[in-house]
Amino acid sequence: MPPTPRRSTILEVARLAGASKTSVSRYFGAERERLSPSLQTRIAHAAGTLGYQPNQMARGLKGGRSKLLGMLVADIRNPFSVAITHGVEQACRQYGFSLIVCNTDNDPEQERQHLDLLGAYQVEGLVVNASGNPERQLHNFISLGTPIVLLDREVDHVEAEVVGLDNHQAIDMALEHLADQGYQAVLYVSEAPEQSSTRQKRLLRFSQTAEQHGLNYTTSLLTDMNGAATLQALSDFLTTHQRHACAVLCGNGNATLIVTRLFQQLGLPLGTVGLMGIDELDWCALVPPGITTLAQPTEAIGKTAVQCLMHRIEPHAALMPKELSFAPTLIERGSTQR
Amino acid sequence: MPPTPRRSTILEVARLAGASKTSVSRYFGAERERLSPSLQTRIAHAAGTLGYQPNQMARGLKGGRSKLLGMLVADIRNPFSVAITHGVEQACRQYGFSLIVCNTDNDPEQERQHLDLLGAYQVEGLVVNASGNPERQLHNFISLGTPIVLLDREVDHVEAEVVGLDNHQAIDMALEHLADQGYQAVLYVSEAPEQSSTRQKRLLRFSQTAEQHGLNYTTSLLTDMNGAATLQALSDFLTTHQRHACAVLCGNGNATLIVTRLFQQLGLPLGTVGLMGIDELDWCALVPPGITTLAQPTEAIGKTAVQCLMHRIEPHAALMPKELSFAPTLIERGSTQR
DNA sequence: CTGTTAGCGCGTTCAG
DNA sequence: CTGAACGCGCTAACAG
Repeated sequence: MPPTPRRSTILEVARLAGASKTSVSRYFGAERERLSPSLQTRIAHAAGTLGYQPNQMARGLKGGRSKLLGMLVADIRNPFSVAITHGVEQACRQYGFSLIVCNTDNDPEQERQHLDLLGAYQVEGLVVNASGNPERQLHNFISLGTPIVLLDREVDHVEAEVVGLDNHQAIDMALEHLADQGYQAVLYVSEAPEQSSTRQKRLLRFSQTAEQHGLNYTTSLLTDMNGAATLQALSDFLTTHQRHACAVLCGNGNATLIVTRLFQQLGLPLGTVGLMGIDELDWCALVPPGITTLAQPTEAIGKTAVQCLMHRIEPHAALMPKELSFAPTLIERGSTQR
Repeated sequence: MPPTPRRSTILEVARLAGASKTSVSRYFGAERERLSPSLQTRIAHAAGTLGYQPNQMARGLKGGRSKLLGMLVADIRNPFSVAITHGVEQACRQYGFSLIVCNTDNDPEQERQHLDLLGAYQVEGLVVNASGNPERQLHNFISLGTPIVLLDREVDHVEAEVVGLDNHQAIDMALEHLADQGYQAVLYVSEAPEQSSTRQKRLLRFSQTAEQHGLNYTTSLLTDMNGAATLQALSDFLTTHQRHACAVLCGNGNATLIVTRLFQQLGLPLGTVGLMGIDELDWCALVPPGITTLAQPTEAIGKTAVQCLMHRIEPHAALMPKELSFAPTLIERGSTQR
């Protein structure tokens, strides 16, 4: 076998099958039916022996159809993001598209670079879980006719479907549950809200409605990975509300992780001091007596995002999903049992 | 703005800059220096106003260089895989390549399809964390001159670098630690080893060397997600070795998760009955008194895999890594403290 | 230093 | 139902 036996081309298949390029092209395209049975078998055979595979690059060049979708993920190491990515990927496959996943590590610069790349590869649609505010580049895609869907986070001045959790409902459900369980004071812990519309919405909703649930409340922002500032906020909170039944509500999975560590550092008994988090994680059931969470329907969110895109790419293949905003599911565990 | 204002082409830039296609091509290629400063600015300006971006598809078509790497991941929802993927991605970026990540969900059929796809997109290299035994297709890539590197799992009859943990060392370290801590009997819990050379190696090594560490031992394979069979095995094990200090060693992160649940179901006191796992997870520190683990250097593994590939794609850009087999790090916690 | 020419592999006319 | 010819956007020779 030669060192680099070039990938075989459509022409070689055609020759070996005693047919023309066009016929082979049709065979691999959407018009296989229109070829005579005899030709079909000849081509199939030839392609088989040569191990031929149409070159997507060349294909895309001609029709402008890359059959590629791009996805921007702010933090791939977040299990929640992974779960959604998984849904997105499944859906892509289903529609016959491939997916280029780009992780930005919450860095706007990487985000810019990745968007350029995705453009260069002619993706036909974009699922964006933004890190910064790449409105400039997103508009670029839009004006080129490339559909975009926003995942979990909005981007200023970019009009596109936003698929994700119903944040108001989530906060409301959490507050209701905590109130029901008899907690009287709640501390809301969130990661820095600047870069994420979702964090902002949850935080705001919390501040606006905690009172209506008859709860005293405070908020604290996580500044570093250790939550040093929040440790302080937490002790202060507990001191201030000594006479109340206290609980902490975590704005997302990462907050839950950090706060759980804090609880252990302070030796707080889970439940007596309530703990609840948005995002369900593998281990929430494992930390005794179990951490109560609000689970997001991640697969559905991912699938829906792709469906939005497909609806605009191939309107006949997918209809516009009716719901873009999803309700969480309450998973009750011991950490909110007094 | 027109509905689909085609992405501008090299020709348009050339015209607007009053230059030729070639010069523009050179400007965006590796020969920018060789253009006169005046031409450079003209092109830069023209490209800027047109928002021009070279089309990678067309580029790849010509030179056969797609600047794309492919990665096959057996299970993207496994945090360990994610961590490695993250390393791979970072390294790609560093070498100016993009990455198409394909998750196979441990399904050989999906694996086949994804390999075809990656071929169709002309990836220049492949990082493979295999689900099945796609030797046929991998050989195809190899004979086409596309370098391959195997991640964590070997594939029968495919000769390629295998990057991953030093499994023997890992098992030895675990056994040594358990013996040191005074445990006398160890149960090894592994996921089904059929599809994974790594699981086989660990299992085998365990069976072969547990005795040398003066330990009684048994093994159990996880059959379903609940570990029903292992629950039985675990009670049997504890009954049999009532008079011994018992411990369980988990072959990977998922096993640790399941076994931890089992411990809770049985009300086993962590530490009194030892528990240790290969793979470090977010929550291992959180389940009191903390679960002892052997952490893999995931970022390093990912980076090394890419480096192998790059060494064969652009020998001048990367040298062959010296070490392909990595040592784990012992993270000692309460679960192995009697 | 710069422009001209010829394809890369394929899909798509448009005749037969 | 089939085949010949053209061009997608770009880079690699090869002039000048």
